Amino acid sequence: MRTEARLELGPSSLTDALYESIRKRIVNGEIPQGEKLTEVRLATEYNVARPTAKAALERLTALGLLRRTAHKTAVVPVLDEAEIRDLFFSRITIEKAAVSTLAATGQVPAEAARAQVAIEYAARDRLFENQVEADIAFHTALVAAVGSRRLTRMHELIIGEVQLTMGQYQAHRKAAPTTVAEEHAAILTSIEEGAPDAAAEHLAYHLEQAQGRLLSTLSGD
Amino acid sequence: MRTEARLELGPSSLTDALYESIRKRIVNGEIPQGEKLTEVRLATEYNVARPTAKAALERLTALGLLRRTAHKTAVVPVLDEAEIRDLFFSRITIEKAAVSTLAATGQVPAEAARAQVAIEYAARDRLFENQVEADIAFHTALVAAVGSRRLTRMHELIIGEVQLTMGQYQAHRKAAPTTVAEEHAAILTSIEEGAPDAAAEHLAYHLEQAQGRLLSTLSGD
DNA sequence: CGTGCATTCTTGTCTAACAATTTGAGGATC
DNA sequence: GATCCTCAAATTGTTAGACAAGAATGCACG
Repeated sequence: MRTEARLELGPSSLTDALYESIRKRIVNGEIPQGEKLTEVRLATEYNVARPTAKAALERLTALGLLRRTAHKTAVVPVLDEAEIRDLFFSRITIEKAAVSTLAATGQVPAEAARAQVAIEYAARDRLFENQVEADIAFHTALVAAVGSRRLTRMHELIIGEVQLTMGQYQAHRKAAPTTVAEEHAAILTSIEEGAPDAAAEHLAYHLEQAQGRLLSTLSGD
Repeated sequence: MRTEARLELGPSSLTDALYESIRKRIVNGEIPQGEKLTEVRLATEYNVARPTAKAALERLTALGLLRRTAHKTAVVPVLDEAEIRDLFFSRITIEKAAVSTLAATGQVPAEAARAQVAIEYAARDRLFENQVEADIAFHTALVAAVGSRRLTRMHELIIGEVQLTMGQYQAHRKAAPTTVAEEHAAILTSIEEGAPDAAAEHLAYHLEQAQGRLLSTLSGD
């Protein structure tokens, strides 16, 4: 691992920048499952003080991207089947509420529509990385469009782990390229038609499919 | 405010103890809405180092019990009507999922039943404080009984703010003493009968009532 | 080969200090 | 007298170094 990693100076806080950098490296799979992250190693690597590294680790732990208990080293978690099921159960709970609410107004969020287009392009060109990214953007946009700060925060608590598993298992490669796009389209259509129950069902189906792909990657490969 | 507050030595970590102590003082209303909490003041008051106080404040901020932005002092938030609606929308989302899941198994969680008994006693004896406490315990027990780590964590993210508003508006005093207990009983009955939709409806009704009491306290008083 | 102890690593907490930012008060100006 | 500006004070962000306490590891010994 290269010493002296660089930090983008975008965020105002140094802790923010460090947090973002590590977060990306984890969800990209650059830091693999089971990897241990000590405070001093990160501090020296990024050339920051240990308390700063500590703060970043604590925030990642709060989002489920790291596990750690008192006096023990933080580690990138390995999600087993039970935990992936739990993750998707929770995710479905949040996103169902989101699409139902959106359907009640009949307004298709513009941001989600944009992400949907990006997914279609990525699927056509077989750009898996982009497809994963746009997929996350799509679901995040749906939740954000509800305009509920707390629903959004709960979703953030979930979506990090989703990215983690996606990046590490690369389950999207198992999906027929256009399947995801079609399932998304069904959700958007139901929202546009003002059908909350249908939207919720399409969403649940879509996420159950995604969960199935992840689990089959996990066991059979 | 008294200097040199005492910390219970139960939790292993000093930060944990500090966090718990401040958290209780906030949800009890001992630290009122709008109160500013500076790092140095807490540090001197509790006789700990500033970084320790900082860590506790950050954890409280993550749970919504404090608001703060970069370089500004933390403040106990004042929830307006829109935010209370958002809070209950999010809360209903989580707890509906919880009771539906429990009803699917037909198992009434023992812990919730215990809390229900405690509420009935408190209502009979008009012990409002105990009633609030037992009410929170009841709802927390329902969610915990699902056994989903992530659902529980999302609920924790919500329930702190619920306690905050309950403690500060004391809305429970508006409820006829036995109303809450009856509404809870309806939820438990539906769970026992294995009726997910009915359980969800009873829960939504119950929480909408609670929200209504809070909002009327907020405007009319 | 297994167990127990000591070393070492890592985290928890503190003290002290400086930098960067926000806040508030006072003064100058209109 | 009101408003804006400037500057000082207060507060947070970050660093460095240090020590204590708990966890992990390896080695010696039975």
